[in-house]
Amino acid sequence: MRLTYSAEHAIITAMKVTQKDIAVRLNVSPSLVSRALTGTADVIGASEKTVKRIQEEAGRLNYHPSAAALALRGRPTGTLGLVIKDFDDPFFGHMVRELQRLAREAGYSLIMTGCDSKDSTTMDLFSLTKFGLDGLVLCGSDFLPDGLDALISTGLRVVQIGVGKKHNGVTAVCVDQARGMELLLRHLVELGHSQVGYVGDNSDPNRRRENLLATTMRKMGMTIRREWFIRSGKTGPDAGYEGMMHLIKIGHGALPTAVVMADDAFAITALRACHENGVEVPADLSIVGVDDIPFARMTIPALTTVRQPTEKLVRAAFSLIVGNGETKNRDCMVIEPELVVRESCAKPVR
Amino acid sequence: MRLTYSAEHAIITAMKVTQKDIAVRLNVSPSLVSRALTGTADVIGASEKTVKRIQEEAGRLNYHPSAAALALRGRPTGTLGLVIKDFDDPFFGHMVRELQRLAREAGYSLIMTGCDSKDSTTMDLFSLTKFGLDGLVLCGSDFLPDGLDALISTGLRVVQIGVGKKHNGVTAVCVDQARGMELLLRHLVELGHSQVGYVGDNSDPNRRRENLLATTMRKMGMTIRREWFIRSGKTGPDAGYEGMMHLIKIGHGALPTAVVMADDAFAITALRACHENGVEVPADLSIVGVDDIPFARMTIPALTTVRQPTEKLVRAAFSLIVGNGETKNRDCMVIEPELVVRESCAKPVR
DNA sequence: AATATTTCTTAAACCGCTCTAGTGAAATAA
DNA sequence: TTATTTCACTAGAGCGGTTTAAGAAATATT
Repeated sequence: MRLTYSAEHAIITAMKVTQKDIAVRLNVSPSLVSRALTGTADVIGASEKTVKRIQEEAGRLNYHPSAAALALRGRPTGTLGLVIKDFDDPFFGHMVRELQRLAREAGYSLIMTGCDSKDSTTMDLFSLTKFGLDGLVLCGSDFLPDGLDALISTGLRVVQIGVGKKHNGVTAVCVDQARGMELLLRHLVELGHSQVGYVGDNSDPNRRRENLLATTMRKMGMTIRREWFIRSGKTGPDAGYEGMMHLIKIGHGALPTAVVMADDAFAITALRACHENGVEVPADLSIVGVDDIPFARMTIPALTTVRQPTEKLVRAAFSLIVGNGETKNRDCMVIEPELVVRESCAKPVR
Repeated sequence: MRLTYSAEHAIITAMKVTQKDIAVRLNVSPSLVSRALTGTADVIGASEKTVKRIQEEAGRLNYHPSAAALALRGRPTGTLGLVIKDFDDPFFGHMVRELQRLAREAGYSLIMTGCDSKDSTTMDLFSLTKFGLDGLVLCGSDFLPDGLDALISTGLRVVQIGVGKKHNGVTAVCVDQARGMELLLRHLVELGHSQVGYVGDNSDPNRRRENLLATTMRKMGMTIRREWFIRSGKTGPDAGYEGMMHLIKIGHGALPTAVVMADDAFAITALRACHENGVEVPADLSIVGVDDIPFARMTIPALTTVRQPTEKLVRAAFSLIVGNGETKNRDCMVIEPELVVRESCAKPVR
C-alpha cells in the first residue's frame, strides 16, 4: 500500500494492480499471467479459456504493465534518445520535430534533453542513458570527449549530427560545409561581390565555418579583410545583432558588399541591425545565412541561405541508429547542402 | 560483455555499469555500495575511506544508477519530464531552455518528448512516464483527457503550463489571457484604433484566444466584424502568412486598422504577407503578437506583443512540481502578462 | 497396461537497487 | 574477566515483471 501525503489530507492511493494481483484473484501462478498477457496465443502453451479469463480479469482491474520492470528486465525499451545543444535555436527545433516523426513511424518513442553549457554535458548525456536506450542521437556538436567515450564504451549506438570533423570514432552525419561555402561564394561572385565579410561567434562550429569561409575565399582568389571577420562576444539571439552593429561601426565608409552570417538566426538579427543603421539589404549590403530555418523565407527581405537539409540529416542519422546491415557502421555520412536564393543578396552597387 | 539480442528491434542494448560491478571490483557487498552512494555520510555506518573508495570507483567506471531499478523500487529518480506540443515554435524552445536550467540547478535532470498530433499524445505521455519520473510538466495544451487521468491516478505530480481553463483537476500554471487581451486592446484604443481583426488557426488555445478577444472587445464597446476574424486552414509557420493573405484579399478596401495575431510566429509571417502586398506596418495596419519570443524584437518593424513571461511560468510550474509546503497543491497559478510596446502598432491613419 | 507424448501450469532465478535485520570484531563499560 | 555498546560490513528479501526448466495431468502410442 503506497501512501501519498497531501497538504490537507492523507490520501490513500490504491495500490497499482500487478500481475500478482491477477494471479491471486484467479488462483493461478504469476508466470502464467505474464505469458497470457504478453505472449502470442500460439506460443503461449496455455489453455485458451485460461488466457481469456486472465485477460478479462486484467481488463477489469485496469492492469497496466510496469515499464520500469520491463526495462529492468533488459528488454529493448523501444526508446531513442536525443541530445540537443540549444533549444532556442529554431534550426534544432525543426530537427527535433523531424526525428520525432521518424521515430514514431518506426514505433520508437523519443526522449531528449538539452545541454546548455559545456560542463553540464556529460551529466546530460547520462541523464538519458540511465533509462535504457536503444540508441542515441547527438545534435549540436561540442560534447565532451570523455563523456562520449564513456558512452560509446557501453556499447550504445551513438550518432552525431552536424559535426564537421569526425570525433574519435563516433558515427556521424554531417553537412559538407566546405561545399556550402563554395556554393555561397560562387553565387556572390556571380552577382559581382568581391568584398565579403563574416559574422559569427566563439562557438566551435561557427569558428569552423569562419575558417572554412576564409580558406574557400582564398582558394577562389578573393582577398580577405581581417577586420570584416567578426566574432561577436555575445551568444544566443543577440550575437548576430551585436556582430553586425560592430561591423557597421568599425567598417564605417568601408563596409564589405556582402556578409556571411554564421546561421539564419544570426542573419535575422543582423537584418535588424542593418535596418536600425539605415543600411539597406540587399541594396547596400547583401546578407546570406546558413541553415534555412522556417523563418528564413519570412524575413524582409527573405533570406538567401545555405540550407542544411534537415530531413536528409535526420533520416540518415536515424538509419544509422536503427538500421540493419547496409547502413550500419559507417563512420561518417556526408549530406550535400543546397543554396536557397531569395532576396537578401543582390548585385552590389559599389 | 553482455550482449542482448532482440528480434523485434534488432538492437544490441548497451552494457551498463551496475553497483554490483563496483562491489565485485572493490570486494565489498552490493548493499554497502548502495548505501555509500546514496545515504548521507553520518547515517551510513560505513568507514569514510570505504565510502570514498566506492564513490571514486563509481566515478571511474562512470556509474549511473538505473532509473528503471529506482523506479521499480519506488525511489525518486531525480528526473523531471516535459512534454512539449511543438518544437518548431520558438516560444516553446525558450520554455524548454528555462526549465532545463531550473531543473539542473535543483539537481534534477530533465527529459522531454514532443507530441505533434492529437492521437499520438497518450503514447508520448506514456513514453516519458514509464521509467518513473518525479514530476511531469505538460506544455502546450490539448492533451487527451483519458491519458491525463490515467497519469494522475498513478500519483505522479503533473503540472500543465499555459492552458487557460483548468482541466479536470490538473494543477496548472497559466497566463491571464483575458488580462492580456485587455492590455492589448486598451493600448490599441488609446492609439485610436476601433477596427480590430484577428488571425489565428483552429487549434484549441488559438480559438480560445479568439473568443477572449471578441468578448473583451464587446466588453469595451467595440464592434466586431466577423469577416475580420480569420482562422487559417494551415498550421505551423505558414498559418499566419496564409491568414493575413486571406484577410488582405477579402478585406480589399476595407481592412481593419489593427490585427491581433494568435502569437508571434503568426505575426512574423503576417508581416511578410503585408510586405508582399504593399501593406505598410504600422502605417497602413498595426499588428500585435502574443508571446514575445526572442525574435519578436528583431523583426522589422519590431513587434508589439503581449509577453507571456516565460521565466515566471516555468518557475511557477517548477515550484509546483518539486515544491514543498506552501506552493504545493494549488489548483491554478495565474501569471500576469505584460504588454511590450515596440514598433508594429501606431496611430491609425484612417 | 505401460510408456511416450503433448498440454497446461508452476517454481524459481534474474534484472539493479534499497533496506531491514543481522554478523562478527573491536572498543568501551561493568 | 565478562557484558555491553559501537562500528563496519553482509545477507537476503522484495519491487514487477520475464523466462527457463521442471512438474502434473491429459492424451496418444505401442
